[in-house]
Amino acid sequence: MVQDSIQTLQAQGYKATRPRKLVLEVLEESEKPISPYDIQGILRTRGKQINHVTIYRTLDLLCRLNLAHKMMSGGGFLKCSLNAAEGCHRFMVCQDCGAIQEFANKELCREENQLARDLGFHTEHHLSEFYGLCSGCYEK
Amino acid sequence: MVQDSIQTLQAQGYKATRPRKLVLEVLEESEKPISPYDIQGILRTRGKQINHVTIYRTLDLLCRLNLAHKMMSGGGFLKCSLNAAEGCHRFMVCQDCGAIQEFANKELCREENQLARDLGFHTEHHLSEFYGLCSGCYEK
DNA sequence: AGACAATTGCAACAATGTTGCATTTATCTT
DNA sequence: AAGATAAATGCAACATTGTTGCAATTGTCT
Repeated sequence: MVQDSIQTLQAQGYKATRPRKLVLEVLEESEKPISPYDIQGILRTRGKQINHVTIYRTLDLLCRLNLAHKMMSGGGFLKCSLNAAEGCHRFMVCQDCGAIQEFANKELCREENQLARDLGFHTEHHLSEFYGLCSGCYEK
Repeated sequence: MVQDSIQTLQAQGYKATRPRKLVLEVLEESEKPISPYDIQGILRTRGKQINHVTIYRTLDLLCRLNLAHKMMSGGGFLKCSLNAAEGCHRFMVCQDCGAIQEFANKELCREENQLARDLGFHTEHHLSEFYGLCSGCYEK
């Protein structure tokens, strides 16, 4: 998965640098959004020293390429688990345990874009966040 | 419109204070997302001095009540122009001029929630942001 | 008008994000 | 495999944004 992102980077002419690989690894492992400083902290515990400026720049890049997203809730960053399905990403955020799951649906995506089109808006990509309870937390 | 929000506040047991009214007024006037410090700045030019801590707390409250939202892009705050249609808010963000337009669609909203349900997720409310070009900017 | 709980302002602080520039590194060429 | 070169990193300093506890104030209810 990290490998996929690296390839995307290179395909667009960006270099596969050590800091970028490390940031991608950390994002990959986390199922919850994490902040730039969180990422730096995790890497430090592994003896990998990366400047926070670099992390910011890396995250900016990943977001521009739709490989990661900044969440509305909390503001942390999350690696997209699905490779940009028509530029449409949906995240379900459990308000109890904080777990996040991504899903895609092309049909829905087309409908949404069409609706926007009807209002004169030309959509390039879109993001959705659903807030509620995951199955586990709903049981209680 | 500000009046509606004030009523919602009071209906939930919150007080209709001077700072809250002022913040709502500023949000109401702006069609683009604005930051807490922007709001403070605008108020200051009108001779209204409001502490930034208060503005933060007010925005937190408005977001909790779904009267405003923090946008993913840029992180600014925006007053919802539509009164929470089934807890579903859609914003179209023009990547050229920055204009934002909100729209709602109950049918789509139901479909989305159903899809999430199929995955075991119980949605309480959700937010979408569409990025692209508004009709004006698309012409060019 | 007075009481009471909610809200604000203040001060100090903590976290997060940004810029310019010298140094380093990945990739391409030969 | 070594060198050239453009891109990317690290550093330092700074700027902005967000948070906490507590005393003073204010809106609402009686």
